[in-house]
Amino acid sequence: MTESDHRRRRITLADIASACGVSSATVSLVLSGSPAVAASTRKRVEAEIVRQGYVYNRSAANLRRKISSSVAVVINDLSNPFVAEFAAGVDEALAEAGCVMLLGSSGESVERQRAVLQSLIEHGPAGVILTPAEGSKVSDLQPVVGLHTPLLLFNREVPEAKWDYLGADNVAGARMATEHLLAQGHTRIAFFGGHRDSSSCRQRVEGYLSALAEAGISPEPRWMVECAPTRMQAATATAALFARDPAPTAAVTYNDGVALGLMMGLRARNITPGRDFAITGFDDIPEAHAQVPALTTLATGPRALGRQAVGLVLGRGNKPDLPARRTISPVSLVTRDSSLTYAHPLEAPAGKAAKRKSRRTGEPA
Amino acid sequence: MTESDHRRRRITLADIASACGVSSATVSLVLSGSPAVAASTRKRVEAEIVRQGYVYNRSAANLRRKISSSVAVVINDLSNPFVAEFAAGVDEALAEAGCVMLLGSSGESVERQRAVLQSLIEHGPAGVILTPAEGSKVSDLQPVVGLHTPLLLFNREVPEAKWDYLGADNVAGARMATEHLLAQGHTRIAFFGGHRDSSSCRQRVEGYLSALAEAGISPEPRWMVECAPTRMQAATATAALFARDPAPTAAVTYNDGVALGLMMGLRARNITPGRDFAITGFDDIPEAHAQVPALTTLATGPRALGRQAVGLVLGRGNKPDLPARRTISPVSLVTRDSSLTYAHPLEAPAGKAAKRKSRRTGEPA
DNA sequence: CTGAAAGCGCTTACAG
DNA sequence: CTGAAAGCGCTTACAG
Repeated sequence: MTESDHRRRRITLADIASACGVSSATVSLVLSGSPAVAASTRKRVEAEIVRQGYVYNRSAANLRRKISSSVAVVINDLSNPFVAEFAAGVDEALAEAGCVMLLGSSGESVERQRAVLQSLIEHGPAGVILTPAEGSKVSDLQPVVGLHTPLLLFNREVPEAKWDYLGADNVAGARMATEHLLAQGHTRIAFFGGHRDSSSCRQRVEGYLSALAEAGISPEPRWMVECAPTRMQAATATAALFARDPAPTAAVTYNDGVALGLMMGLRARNITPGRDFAITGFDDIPEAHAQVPALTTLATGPRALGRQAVGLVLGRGNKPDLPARRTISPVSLVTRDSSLTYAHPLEAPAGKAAKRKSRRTGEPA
Repeated sequence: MTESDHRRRRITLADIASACGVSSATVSLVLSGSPAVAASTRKRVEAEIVRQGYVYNRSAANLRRKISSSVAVVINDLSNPFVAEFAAGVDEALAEAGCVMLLGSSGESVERQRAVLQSLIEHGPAGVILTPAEGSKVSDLQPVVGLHTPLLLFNREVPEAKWDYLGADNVAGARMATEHLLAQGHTRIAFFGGHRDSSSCRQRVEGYLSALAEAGISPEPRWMVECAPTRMQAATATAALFARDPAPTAAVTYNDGVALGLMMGLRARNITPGRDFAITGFDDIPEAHAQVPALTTLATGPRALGRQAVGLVLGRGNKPDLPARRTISPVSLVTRDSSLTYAHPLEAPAGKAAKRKSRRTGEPA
């Protein structure tokens, strides 16, 4: 809330009009490029606009025309590279559509999400793209979003919600990653990172479990290690994988951030990722293929998802009565070094330690 | 540009008023919490507001009151973690101030920056926070920003600009980093990464050169390696450091992203960072202290900078006639493992190779 | 080709 | 305590 008419008052259409000796209607027609304006009038008006440094007040125009030229985007945490890329894609597509982005973040708090949504909605966006905070329910969103603004859920589902949804194919992705590790000979495969509260995590776990089941492997509870989806938390949580022997020899991780954190955690324990332990990520963030070892992961194309989200939410404005749509975007496995180690599933713990030492020094044990 | 009055028309103050049998003025007073409304009236109106799912039209209110409740933020690239953290800080402070963030990105293109700024300005922000695209000139910004919207330049200066500026103390930071490496015994210290086009890079180079000069060292041209400030580009550019012997034994890098890229590039050449080569970064992004080796760097506190930026740009609204202010935020050196190797500046190339091999295997040469 | 007038959804002195 | 009226900066049939 800040006064904006400091310095001399802002220039308006009327100022231009009176300076040119025409009506503001004519100036408006010039601005909208109407052919019904005499060329000479147009010239004069355009010159005056430049001379006075007039800036168009789009809010006023939108009010009058009952249109919107903005889209609200509510995410959890901009510092997640996947989210940042997604936002960049949204930004690109909105710029092309002549729309502006209203950005807010919930920081994974349902209460803050409510406040942010309310504030953004009051600015009259044409639609809202929302990655709901963990634990969001329909009743947290419905009252504040109302019935008049199209809402697109991105990446996380809300139970029983009837809004459009766009997300990556988490189930298939995690299944592909798990099958890939199985094909390398691993049998003790962990699922590492993420929170069960998030639907994307649950879906990835589902894919992981289905691949194990198909291979006739029943996962042990301690192969499932939850942690917040950040590098730091993942590095810290690494210990849990090795609490008891036999430890897993590979892990499907919740996402690349977690995978990189796990790599750090492994190195801190003198376990070389990609050689002593196989890892797959999820998202294919830019660093994934620059890491040593390069990270096997699932490419979801967050930038393209961002663009797609804009299309969905703006398209919804035209057909309000369509039923809610679930759009599942395919993902693809990108195989790199971090998962290409071979497993030694039958080694006894002692033998394994000896073998590991010998691999590390390059001398026979 | 999208129609937003799909489904039945949006509820307005007038709808609530007529449903309650009062005037819209009264409803407005209820919304603003005026004490001049009878408690019973207030109750009725509030109930009706909830019942109809009314949502306040803040744009209309802002138009009438001639105020703004938004701030425009134009950055280059959201996928830079420093930028993402900064944006998160801006977001926090704006939320507290009851303002909304209009976000756009220039992708380092002056032309796109112009279009984005114009679009955002038309929405009437109370101020603009801008990290100018490389090569921006006053004439690229002045016409589109006009004279009525306070502009704050963040992190990069524009020659001869008279706008407020906020940035980290790049000169002092790079000088501290260089002095630290000198204190470890290094004499062949590179400056790695960044583009001379950006003022922040020039300032960091200035600090680096001044520390070298004070130590009586004249830097060789090939110690200066430019590259785009991304991990990938940095990894690729690593080769340039080792093109000729004697190679540098340490590098002050433009920022943490570049430093991490350099680490990858070094590992790819079998040079262990923090042991065979000393590195300092800039920014202290979250991974810096989680990396192996942990990265010595300069903490700039991007989140706090984001908050500070909001204060400066909103504060400017009140005192339009103050001269432009340069705010330089102090930085602090965080010493970690990546820079704690000792230099061997007098080693001949051959001897150095032998020594390096012996250090790596742990056996005498 | 141009202007007068009404109206978008609000707020705010002012009168009662 | 409440309402009528004017006005924020635009747009758009409509008349001329």
